[in-house]
Amino acid sequence: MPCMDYDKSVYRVLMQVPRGKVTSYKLIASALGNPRSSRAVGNALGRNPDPDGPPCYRVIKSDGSIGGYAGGVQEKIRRLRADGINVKDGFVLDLERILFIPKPIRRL
DNA sequence: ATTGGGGCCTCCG
DNA sequence: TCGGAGGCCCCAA
Repeated sequence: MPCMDYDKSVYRVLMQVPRGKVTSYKLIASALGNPRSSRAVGNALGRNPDPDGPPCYRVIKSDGSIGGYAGGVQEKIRRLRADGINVKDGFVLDLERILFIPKPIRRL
């Protein structure tokens, strides 16, 4: 069995993000101690076993575009809008206003 | 908006 | 144990 400690750390950080806000892959990576591991964060989210668990849809790219989603980008956008977030042409609007910066967390 | 180069974590041979 | 490939990325041109 693979070691999923990294994944779990990612999910733990993700749980900090409240409804109506979003964060980025890079910010999560930073909260885990390495700003350069944003891509690995994406991988971890993609492995999320439960779509209704950790709110992966609240994680977007640092330029404000939507990014990927295991359930399909449309579904990601649908969930974001359900949280009251405005999405236009593949970008989240008012990013400065709704961007959440997660608190640094020690990984296991 | 595109593109190329780079770095991080995992899986697989 | 080592090496290569690839992914929900990032950033500078």
